[in-house]
Amino acid sequence: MPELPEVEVVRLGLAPAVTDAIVTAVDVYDERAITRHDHRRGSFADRLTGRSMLAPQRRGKFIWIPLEPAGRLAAGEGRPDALLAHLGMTGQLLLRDAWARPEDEPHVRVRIELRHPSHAELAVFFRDQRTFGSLALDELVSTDAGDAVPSQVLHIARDPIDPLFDDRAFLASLMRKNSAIKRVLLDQRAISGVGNIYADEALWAARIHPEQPASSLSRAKTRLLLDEIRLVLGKALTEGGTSFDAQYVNVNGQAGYFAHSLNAYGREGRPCPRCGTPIVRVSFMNRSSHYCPRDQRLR
DNA sequence: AGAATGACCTGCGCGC
DNA sequence: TGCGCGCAGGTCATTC
Repeated sequence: MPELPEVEVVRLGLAPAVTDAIVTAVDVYDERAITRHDHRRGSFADRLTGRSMLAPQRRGKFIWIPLEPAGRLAAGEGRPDALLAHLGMTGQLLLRDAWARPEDEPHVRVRIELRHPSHAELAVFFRDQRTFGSLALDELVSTDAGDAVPSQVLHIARDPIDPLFDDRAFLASLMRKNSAIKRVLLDQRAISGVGNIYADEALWAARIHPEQPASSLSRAKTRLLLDEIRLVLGKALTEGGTSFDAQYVNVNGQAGYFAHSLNAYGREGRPCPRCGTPIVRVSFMNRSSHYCPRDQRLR
């Protein structure tokens, strides 16, 4: 579920709690919660326990906490790595008191206990109803630009609020793709962080039909679309993300407010806020697209 | 290379 | 009340 704004809210909430913390215990209650972990390099819990955390990072919908190099004295053990998380559709990272019991709430798949130099002991609970999300320990790999990302994130494009996102290259790539524009927006190799909600919202704002071939858009239209993507992501972030139910919450369990600001997504049959025409919902890529049939014409 | 499909899961609301 | 169906913020592997 969570898209860039929701994941960023989680990252910001984790930062003060986990940065400089030491992992004192790791409990995995459901192995499906660590399907991204490569067991050939050692068990998730064993490798994480005792490690020291640095400031959490994010690219698109992936979030990771780099770890202080472990066993610097042990030859071959010093490769930089990170605790990687993808929330999938229903994953949550929640801060809990150290004494809180995982069995007292549903779907707690992993518990990570932390000791911190400047605040009380606490635990991070990874909750996930549908188990599409996953944690892993993953090796950090340097990019061409000099930053480091987990190996599983290498194929993910930079997101549009990354200072190193290349606007010109992205706009040029749109010109070369004959795929439907929404398909391109959802392809995390082209631009990351945009999911079904914000794709529909940005396309509504830019008055582009979701199935319009990317290459058929004018330069001005693609420019407008990128601007609208940034606007909607930024606004959602300041409002704490989009929550329809209890599935998306921040690290303290609180919902975001952006659902009240949606113009197209989830508004089938309700009037377009711009022109009053009922919003339609169509099936596309095994999910739903919402758009205004009057403002967003296929050309 | 791009497109289509299915797999991975649980839970909710709806109509019957 | 209970059952089956469709639907849900995502990613990845496999096929054509």
